[in-house]
Amino acid sequence: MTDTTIRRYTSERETEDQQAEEEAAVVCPECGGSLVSDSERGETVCEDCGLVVEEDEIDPGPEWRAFDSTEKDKKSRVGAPTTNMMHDKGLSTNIGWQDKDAYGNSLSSRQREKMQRLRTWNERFRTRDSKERNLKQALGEIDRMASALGLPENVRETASVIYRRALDENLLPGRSIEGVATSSLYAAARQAGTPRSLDEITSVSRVEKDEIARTYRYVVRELSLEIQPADPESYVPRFASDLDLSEEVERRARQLLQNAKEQGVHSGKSPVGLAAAAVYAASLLTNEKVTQSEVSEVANISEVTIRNRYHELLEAEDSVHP
DNA sequence: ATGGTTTTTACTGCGTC
DNA sequence: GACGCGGTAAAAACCAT
Repeated sequence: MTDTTIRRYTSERETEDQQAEEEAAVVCPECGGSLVSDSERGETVCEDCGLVVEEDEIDPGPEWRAFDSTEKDKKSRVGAPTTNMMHDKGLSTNIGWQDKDAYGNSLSSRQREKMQRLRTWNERFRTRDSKERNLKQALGEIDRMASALGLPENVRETASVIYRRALDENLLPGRSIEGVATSSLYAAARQAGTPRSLDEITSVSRVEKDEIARTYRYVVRELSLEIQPADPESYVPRFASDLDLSEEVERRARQLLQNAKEQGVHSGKSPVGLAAAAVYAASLLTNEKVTQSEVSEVANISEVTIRNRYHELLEAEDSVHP
């Protein structure tokens, strides 16, 4: 019975409504979507409708309109346009696979061997490089999200360790860096006992909730991380302070939760819901009343759930404390 | 896919300020 | 009359099989 509880709620679910606006400094005049600047192409584009608001800040591509090849050579900037499709934007060295020299002549066998060795080494450096870049970007993201969520240093630390492991075990191919980075952070926060709900995580990530959940499950499984379902108590302080409630309420809420725990009432229920209900119940018991809708607001849980849970909590309390 | 459980949505009725 | 609260039914989401 407790067993199923542990497996349920490896991921939380909550309400959908998020204030996704926070990051968008500017808003699209056309559809109200958020604007994203693409420094690569020198444009500012709306995420939703694709409207290009500003363009040609800097154009990395070749200049157009060359009338003959000499002019083209003069005008074109050095190198091919960069692309995001490759980790190094196509700027690294590539060695052709054909055993031909620059004139198309075949190579001697000695030369062929040499080329083969060069290819091997070049590939090694290139991939090591790619991992490094990958890591840099991911760690940056983790840092950004962690501070947006007010997560402490040690959580970022664990998150990056998890990410590194994922990278080492080649879990990345087929998955986005963002997604894995987000999942790592989610896992780390839970492991550290300062959980953030999936929705909170989603609100600061650039990745969809579904993908985060999916990737999270995958990473946890592949790395066999052992992560217990979140402890409802760990949400209490945050909710309490968001609602400007006293220490007393917080203590009381904890008490209720511990009681419930002993009686196994909380099996299979959402930890967030439990925590929210406990805070609400505690606020009643200590005459520092907050409304259900206020609690549901900060906890991102429906009022109905709060009602159901807090009845159960009080019942459990009564049976011990008549 | 399916089934069982939990959560959410939406609506209604009741009491109070 | 708005607000807080409670309850219910149906829908949706979720997990495990």
